[in-house]
Amino acid sequence: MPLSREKIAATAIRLADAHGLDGLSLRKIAKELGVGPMRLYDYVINKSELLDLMVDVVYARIAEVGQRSGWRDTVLAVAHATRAATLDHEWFSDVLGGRPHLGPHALAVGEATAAALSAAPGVRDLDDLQRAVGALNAFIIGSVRREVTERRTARSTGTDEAAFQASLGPYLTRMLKTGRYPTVARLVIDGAHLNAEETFNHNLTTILDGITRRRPT
Amino acid sequence: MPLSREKIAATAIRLADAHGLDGLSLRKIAKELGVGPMRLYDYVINKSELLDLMVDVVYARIAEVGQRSGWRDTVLAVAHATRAATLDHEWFSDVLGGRPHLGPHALAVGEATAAALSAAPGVRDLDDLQRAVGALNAFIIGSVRREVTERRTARSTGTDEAAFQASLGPYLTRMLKTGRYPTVARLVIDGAHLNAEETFNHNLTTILDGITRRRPT
DNA sequence: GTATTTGTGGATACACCGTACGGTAGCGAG
DNA sequence: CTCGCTACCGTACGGTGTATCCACAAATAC
Repeated sequence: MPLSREKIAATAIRLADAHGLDGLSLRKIAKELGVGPMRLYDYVINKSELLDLMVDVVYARIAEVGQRSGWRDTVLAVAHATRAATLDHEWFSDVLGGRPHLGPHALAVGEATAAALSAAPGVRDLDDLQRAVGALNAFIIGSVRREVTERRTARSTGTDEAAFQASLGPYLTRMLKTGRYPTVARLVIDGAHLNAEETFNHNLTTILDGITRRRPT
Repeated sequence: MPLSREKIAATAIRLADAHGLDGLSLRKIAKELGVGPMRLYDYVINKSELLDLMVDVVYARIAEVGQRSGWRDTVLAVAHATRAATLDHEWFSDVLGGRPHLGPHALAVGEATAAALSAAPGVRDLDDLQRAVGALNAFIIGSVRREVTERRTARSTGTDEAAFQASLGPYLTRMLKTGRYPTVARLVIDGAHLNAEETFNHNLTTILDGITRRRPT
């Protein structure tokens, strides 16, 4: 079977899922495809263009959720789809917000959320819409990024608290024992039990409530 | 004058400010300091540890704002300091949320915001506090990241709209002309005039209002 | 004063990266 | 048959982070 942009992007995504974005190289992709490294440059200008390709494949999955009945359901669906896709492809979080997303599917989800938000109460003109889109996207990007980071450190240190105390503990517990960070200490020590998805949902509705509430100009 | 972690971090920050994180290499730092590349490994274990060092230097600047009178003033001050520091050191946005911030100064600003938020109305228990901190940080991370990205593309394409139309235009305008993204098109075409700081401020107060509003459990 | 140890800075080397470049083999047109 | 063209391919270059070895100087032991 011949090479194609889609095939290259697909195996690149597979490799990135397995070994992260740092462990991804054109040489490994080419080897996985059974061709020389330079073959890829017949289909892709740059490594960064390949990245854009991979990103838009993920956005295609997000765009699949399509339109829902109400504006709020649509926004919620897109947000949750974004979170789910990012948790499936953790490298996506490394790129979220770090480059302009201009692929066709990225534009499609941008259009879907913008159109939905423009129908939200409290969004009266284009300026309101721009702010609302900005706030929502900022929250999604930051949330998902944080969750992936937490998951990574949890994986690298080991899930159980004993291994955690053994790896990050020596430094972190020493820091927290200084008493200079009492609130952070309380948060770290007995604040880890919260469900991630529930937290995401909770904060998401908080944001949406804030957006829809009419404010004085 | 002898080498030191501080000196290495300082010149690394200077180079990263000038040429970005991708253009930063241990060899260049060493050359800038007039030593061999391997000398740096006497002061730093990894390149990633050096990055952590640089990050905490920036957090030190953020932590300088110190405590304000009310919880809201404190949160606003920290948020604006974070934004200002990131705009001064754009590479900081590439790292924001992408790794755990455990340096002493990072913990200090974490403590400051957490302590302030714990005094906010509507934050009743530790779970509320954790969610509030998460929402606020997510917003700040996402906002600042987006702003830096926009600034970068604006710089690479040229500020004026003619150059923009010439570089990204051929693709983007063709995409927008398809009519599949009407809302995005409206946002792009005449939505660029909004002031970034004002938008940040506006959305920040929106988030804080959402947090402080008491909700049913 | 000489010998030995110790530590500090430097150079070299390795594996890997993205990608520029030159060559070669197949193939349709004249 | 020959010629030009296109599609593939291997090699090579300049760069990266980092491990290892080595020379030399300072300090210590006798």
